[in-house]
Amino acid sequence: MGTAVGTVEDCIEMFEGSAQTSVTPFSPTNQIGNPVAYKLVRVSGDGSLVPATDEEILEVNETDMHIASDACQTVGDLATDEENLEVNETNIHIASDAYQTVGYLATDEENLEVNETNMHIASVACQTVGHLPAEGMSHLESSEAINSGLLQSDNVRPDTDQYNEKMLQKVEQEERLGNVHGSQVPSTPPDVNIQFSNEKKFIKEDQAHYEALLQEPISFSSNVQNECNVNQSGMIEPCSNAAASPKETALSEAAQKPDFSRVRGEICLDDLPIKALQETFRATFGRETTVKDKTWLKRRIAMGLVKSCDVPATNLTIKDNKLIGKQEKSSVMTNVVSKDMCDDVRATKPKDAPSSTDHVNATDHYYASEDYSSEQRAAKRVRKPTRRYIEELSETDEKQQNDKPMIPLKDQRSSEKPEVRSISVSSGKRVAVTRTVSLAGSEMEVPYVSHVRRSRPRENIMALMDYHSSCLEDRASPAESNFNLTPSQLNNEVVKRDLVVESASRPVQKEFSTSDKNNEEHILSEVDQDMEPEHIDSSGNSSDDMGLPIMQGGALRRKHHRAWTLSEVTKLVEGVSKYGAGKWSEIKKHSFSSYSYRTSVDLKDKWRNLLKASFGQSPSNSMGSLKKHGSMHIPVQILSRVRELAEKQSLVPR
DNA sequence: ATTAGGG
DNA sequence: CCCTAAT
Repeated sequence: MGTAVGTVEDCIEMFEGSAQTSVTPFSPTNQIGNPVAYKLVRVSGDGSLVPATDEEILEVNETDMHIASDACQTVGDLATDEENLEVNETNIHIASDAYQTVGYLATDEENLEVNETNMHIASVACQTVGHLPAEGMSHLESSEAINSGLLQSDNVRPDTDQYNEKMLQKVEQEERLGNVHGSQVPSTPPDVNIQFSNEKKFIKEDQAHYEALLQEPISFSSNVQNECNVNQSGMIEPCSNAAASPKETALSEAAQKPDFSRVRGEICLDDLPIKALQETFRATFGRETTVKDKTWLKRRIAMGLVKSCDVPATNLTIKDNKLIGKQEKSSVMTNVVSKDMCDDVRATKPKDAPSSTDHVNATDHYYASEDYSSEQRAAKRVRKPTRRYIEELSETDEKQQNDKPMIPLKDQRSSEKPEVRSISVSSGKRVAVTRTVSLAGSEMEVPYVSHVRRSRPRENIMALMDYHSSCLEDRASPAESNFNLTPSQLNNEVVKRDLVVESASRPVQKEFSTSDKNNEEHILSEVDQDMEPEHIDSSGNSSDDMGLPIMQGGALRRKHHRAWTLSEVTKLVEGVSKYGAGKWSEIKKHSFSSYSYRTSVDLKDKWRNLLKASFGQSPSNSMGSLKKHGSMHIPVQILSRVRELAEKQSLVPR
């Protein structure tokens, strides 16, 4: 079957196919406060969604990924380490009209690893927050990802010109998909606040600025004007202050092609028939719609007018006019930023609630989020840095992973929708998105990134380069030439080939080069020469082992398992013969310069195993061959060679 | 920073 | 493989 990955638009097209793979935005219904989660699924003929298999996921790595979403929050979370490498050649375009878009970019080495990634996050969000740790700014600014569009100016803000386009696109998509989640009202996850208070350092006096900042993207959007007025001085006039209804305001001020007569004046959306709603929709968005869903239409219209996803589902049944005009809550656009959360926070902080008025000002917000973030940080700090190993071994119950109590603010809402256990944790440096979601009944894991480094520290930059380029190789070969081979088939074939090559004595490795160019050539030639299997199974492993640490059997596999290939073993043996057992760093330097993932410790361990194997093998020759499953069958020659060397070493200990 | 060993 | 202790 073919595999297609693309925009949500493409997604639609895929419905026409029988069974294809697509990246489908998971839009939990009535989700509030949970970031949208993406999972890879296949749309089977009957329209049901089937979790993608490893291979499919792998294939996606090579594909351009366009994600359009109306999530309240879109978290562009760049994975780290291997995970990053896996998206090296992926172009990720996230077009989102999310209320908030948080682009999290890793720092340090992690940035290096996303070098090849083009990440465009075009957001029409009311608010776009770039999670930029102050300390990491310099790094971030040097990141291509940043340069390529995530951050465009001093203020992280969406390309306003694209707002309308995206919005319409999205609406269109929803229509075409029949994906009408009328009552979805995402809200803002906690960490947003943190980011605001901590990263942006908003202060009370800056309220105007703050609001202006938030408004800016909106006021710049052209077609879908909203209820907010921003005069030239930068002052903001919340629509609530406007005498006219939001709609009126928006429409009268907006010089647009859409026919606004339809939406002029007070209109109670609830009273309108579907047809009228459609008209209104057209007037608002300047385009026709075929959606019949009244709720959806109403919400959509409201959203269009408010230019925010913050159209509460619960209020949807209320007259939208009132909703917008009367309930100042939603009109206080600037503060809708997780207004719910603010409430929650304030609930715990009796004092500063401005009692009567609904005037949730930035001050409150600020304080609230400040405290909130403080708590977060505190919690974060408390966390023990390196209990990784223990966790790995004992994390049978990964659901409990929330090492941070994560502020029980989520209260009812979280309990209402446990499907998406998506948690954003901010330590001011990282954002981790996790979870297991259930869609269409099936449970599946959403790729999530631990804030813990998942691979061994890199030796140096060259090692990184090595890995990087080899990774590119990895991705290219299996995905293209061996497209329809199963991993096992691949392995077999490769191993066979490797055996052949194996017999020939291998030339000494080229010297470790400090030149990118040279090094790359080195890698390439190397790969070209013997088509090292590890390049292939490495990718295989990356999906098998890293992607799914927990097997069906329940037994968890090592996070970083890379099967040793014969050529590696050979290199190792040769290395030992040359430099002697124990000189692992030497061996690594000379014989494994192109295998950055093999550390000297790995070499040592492997050698230890080889010794065990070689000595345990001689008594009963059958042992090695009878071991049908698991480790590869090390050729007797090598084992004998190993024994030979071992004896030599023991006899002549330096 | 490397090695040796235990798990 | 991963972790730690000892060099």
